[in-house]
Amino acid sequence: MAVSTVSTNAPAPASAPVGKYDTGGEEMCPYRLVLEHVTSRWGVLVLIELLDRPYRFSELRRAIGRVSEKMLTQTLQTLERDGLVHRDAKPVIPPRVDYSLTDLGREAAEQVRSLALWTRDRMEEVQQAREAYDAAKARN
Amino acid sequence: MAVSTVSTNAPAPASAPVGKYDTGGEEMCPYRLVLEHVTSRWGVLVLIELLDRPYRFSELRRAIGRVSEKMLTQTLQTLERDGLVHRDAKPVIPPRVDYSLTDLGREAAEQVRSLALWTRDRMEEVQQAREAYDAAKARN
DNA sequence: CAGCATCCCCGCAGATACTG
DNA sequence: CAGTATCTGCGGGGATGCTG
Repeated sequence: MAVSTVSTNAPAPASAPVGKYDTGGEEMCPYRLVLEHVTSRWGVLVLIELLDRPYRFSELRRAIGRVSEKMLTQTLQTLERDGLVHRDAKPVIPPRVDYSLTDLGREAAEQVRSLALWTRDRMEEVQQAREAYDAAKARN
Repeated sequence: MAVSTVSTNAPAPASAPVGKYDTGGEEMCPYRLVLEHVTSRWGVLVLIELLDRPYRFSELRRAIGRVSEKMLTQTLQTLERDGLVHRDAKPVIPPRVDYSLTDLGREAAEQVRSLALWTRDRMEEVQQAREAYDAAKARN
């Protein structure tokens, strides 16, 4: 499938300090970056949650559980920048910001969700495989 | 979709020092762990490559590129333990070990690949979204 | 409430060296 | 060749504090 890591020898990381959430600063094929955003620890969960409905920031935080505010912010920003998540900040006090999926994001989210569901459904088999593996190991 | 992180308050991490590649030592719903294995940086690439055909260790290393030997080993072990990858060590000298997908692994790999392909196909839109985002940012 | 800035720690992951 | 074992760094990510 050709997922080479090297790809173009980009002349410069001259662009904006994309800095945050860049999982692997070296050069690699650009789509791999997006893939990593989508499959990232919190990215996965955010996408899945947003598939149900729009969420406010802290709603999302509670829904996912165990995300630091910082990571959630970072994740949302990355996904927003990639055009997967839409951020709607109402100019009211106290601030209210709603996050939702774009059309693009919905496509990604659906795939991610189906992978998550698959995983959940196959847990039993995985569990058995693990026991077999561990047993075989222990036998040494 | 209920992807709560807390899940069961497992009485003990008493089990084997699963240690390696455990992404998040605290308690969380077990299937999330498998999902993280599958969507992990190298897990994704390994699964995709193996979808084509079985690979030997260093073949795989070259095919993926930029994986340290150590991470590849860890990834393969994790996936093997989860029953997604089959390890076939021929008792010859020099050693020869072939890695391939199990049926379970193939199911996972296909989903991962389709996600990867989707990402690749949507790069253009993502790129545009990014430019729009960055432009809007800069305007402040 | 949303989110930025800072500080800081732990563990992922790379590099290196050694073994069967 | 296919791993293990050990050391180390550096950055992911949590905690805390402050602003609009």
